[in-house]
Amino acid sequence: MTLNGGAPTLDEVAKLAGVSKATASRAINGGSKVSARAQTAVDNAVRELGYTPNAAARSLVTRRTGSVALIVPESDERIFSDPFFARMLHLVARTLREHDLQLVLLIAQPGDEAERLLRYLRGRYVDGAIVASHHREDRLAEHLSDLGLPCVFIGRPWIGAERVAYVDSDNAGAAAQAVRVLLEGGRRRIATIAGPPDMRAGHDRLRGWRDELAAAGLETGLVAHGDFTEDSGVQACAALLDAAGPGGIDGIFAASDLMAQGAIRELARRGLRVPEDVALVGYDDLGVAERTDPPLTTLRNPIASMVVEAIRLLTESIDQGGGGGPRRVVFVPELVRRASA
Amino acid sequence: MTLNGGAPTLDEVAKLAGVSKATASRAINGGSKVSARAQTAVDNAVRELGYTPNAAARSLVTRRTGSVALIVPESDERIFSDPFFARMLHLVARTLREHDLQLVLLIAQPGDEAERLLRYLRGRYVDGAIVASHHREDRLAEHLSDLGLPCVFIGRPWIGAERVAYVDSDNAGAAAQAVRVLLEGGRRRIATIAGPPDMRAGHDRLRGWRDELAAAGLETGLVAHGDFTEDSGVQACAALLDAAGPGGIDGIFAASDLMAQGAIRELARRGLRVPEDVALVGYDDLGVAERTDPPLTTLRNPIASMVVEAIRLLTESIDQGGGGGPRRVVFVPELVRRASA
DNA sequence: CTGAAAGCGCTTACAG
DNA sequence: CTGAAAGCGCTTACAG
Repeated sequence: MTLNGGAPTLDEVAKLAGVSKATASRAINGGSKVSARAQTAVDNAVRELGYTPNAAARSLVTRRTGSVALIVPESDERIFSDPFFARMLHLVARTLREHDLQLVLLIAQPGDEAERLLRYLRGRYVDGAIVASHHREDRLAEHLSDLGLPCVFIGRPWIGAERVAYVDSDNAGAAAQAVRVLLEGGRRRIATIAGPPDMRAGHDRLRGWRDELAAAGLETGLVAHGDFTEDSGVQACAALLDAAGPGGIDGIFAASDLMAQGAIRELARRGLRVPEDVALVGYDDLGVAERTDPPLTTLRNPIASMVVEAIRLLTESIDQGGGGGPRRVVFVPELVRRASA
Repeated sequence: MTLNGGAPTLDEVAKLAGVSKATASRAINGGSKVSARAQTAVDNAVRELGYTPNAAARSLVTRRTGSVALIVPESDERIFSDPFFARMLHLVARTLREHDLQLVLLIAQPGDEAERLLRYLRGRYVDGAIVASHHREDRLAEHLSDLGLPCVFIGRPWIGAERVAYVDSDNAGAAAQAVRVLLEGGRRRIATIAGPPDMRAGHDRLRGWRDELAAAGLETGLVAHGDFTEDSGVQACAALLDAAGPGGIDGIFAASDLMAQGAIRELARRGLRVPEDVALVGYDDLGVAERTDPPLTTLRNPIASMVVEAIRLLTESIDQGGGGGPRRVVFVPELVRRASA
């Protein structure tokens, strides 16, 4: 057991290979300007010793860590079981791996004013950050912009959007499209089960629904809020039905497929048929939409495109040292027609 | 913009505070043996400059990174939406934070023979690792043991368990208890919806069910496998019912609440009542068990205890430099009686 | 309590 | 193509 905990060092590799540390280092990184003979000697020494470069020492001089942070808000623990988040986490991990980058998961605490988070980021543990779905009052965009750390938001931030790069999807436009599907189906009493108003997706989808209905000269008061979960969809649907009054409801746009699924359950419980009595359009298309009964007409959330693009923008920014100003890309969700509307 | 990318350095702090780097360093870390005067001067300089120590430089000498890896198997992307995993991830993140440790999420690729993973770990990016639910053929325990990196497995590893520390829960014992509940309720034709046989929890719960039934002199052939999801529970339950033959089935032990929920759906579809016609015991108690209709009698998975204990063992091992041999702790799941059995 | 100095393990001009 | 040397930004004996 040597001083460094037993891990072999570049010096030992160089010695065993009979070359200098400089040559050993070059052979290990890319191998440009290294003779075949030296390369082989170093390769063998590396293998024999089981050598791996010390990350701290390396990044102290290269100013690269090979790691990228994914920042998610704490909010509540259900975040991880939310299908949207689960999918995104998986996609981020996979895409990062293709870029040979390591994922560091950072959970933003609402309490500590992001101090802890910023300290970590300032310490240069990571080369850049991806920020996923944050809440209305977050000032993360400003803080990250001040920091000068390359970062890309997934979902346009509420505050400071002009100072950072982001990818987003056209939530409002997609919601409007959902309403048009309902209208074309002859529906006139169209309600919505909206998401949390302090989240971008919740807010923008509600806005799209309202604007489109208003443009058609129809009532825009049939709103109930959920939190994207199935249970909340049941509650919201019940509230809507109870409050609808004489005219009733003949169409619903739910801001998530999970909430739409809850709505189906509540409608069934009351003996209402989908789509005959109430037509239903969901949002996300991450798997559940095809398994409900009836299968959901929905808007496909372009998560994969957003994640891939976000990471492309991020690596670009990392490689260029952050020049060129923040970039934006907005994807358009695709309508998927099934049986519910 | 200075050479180091604009980030202030300890040298600048020291200069501004009018002290040496050594004193500045001491003031920043704990502050023992530092005069009140020097401490204040350094504190002010740190604040004025917005200084945060460079992580790489610091860990190069301290040999600590302040980060811990959570290693999860890739398997399939649904892993993140699995309630057990979501809960565990959340608990790990929270508990680590209490220890002032940062979570680095590592997703083990089945393809690359763990080479990539081991390279990362060997690079000393992290001080230790927590390994969550891995598959039968993984040789991770041996590899990590060879590495000498402090680590704790959550769930006893299939291979190399004698070489590493782990926490586990008594899955077999809990399954046996589930069977006893069914037996005490007068059930004699007891089936099981088992989990994946290549996962610890799946394997051990099946074993507990079988042993207890065998001890009672009853049939142990009524087995169908699922993957812990609700849909798979529906399928498995249907298969069981179809295959049961003349005697039928009057009790089911499902290895997850989600699969139990699927079973309830399938039983209802066939007009069978729970618990009157078929008594049902689930496993996990992570939320869904109280929301099914009827609410599930189940075994409470002691995830929180396991995570807390795993991190305690890990930090102990990190602090002691790995002396003392691997430790083990096994928790006993608690029976939660509700209406389904 | 304080500072000068060594050293953590690497990479990278620089000169050859 | 190769090696000696400097330096990345910190911490920590050591001597005072």
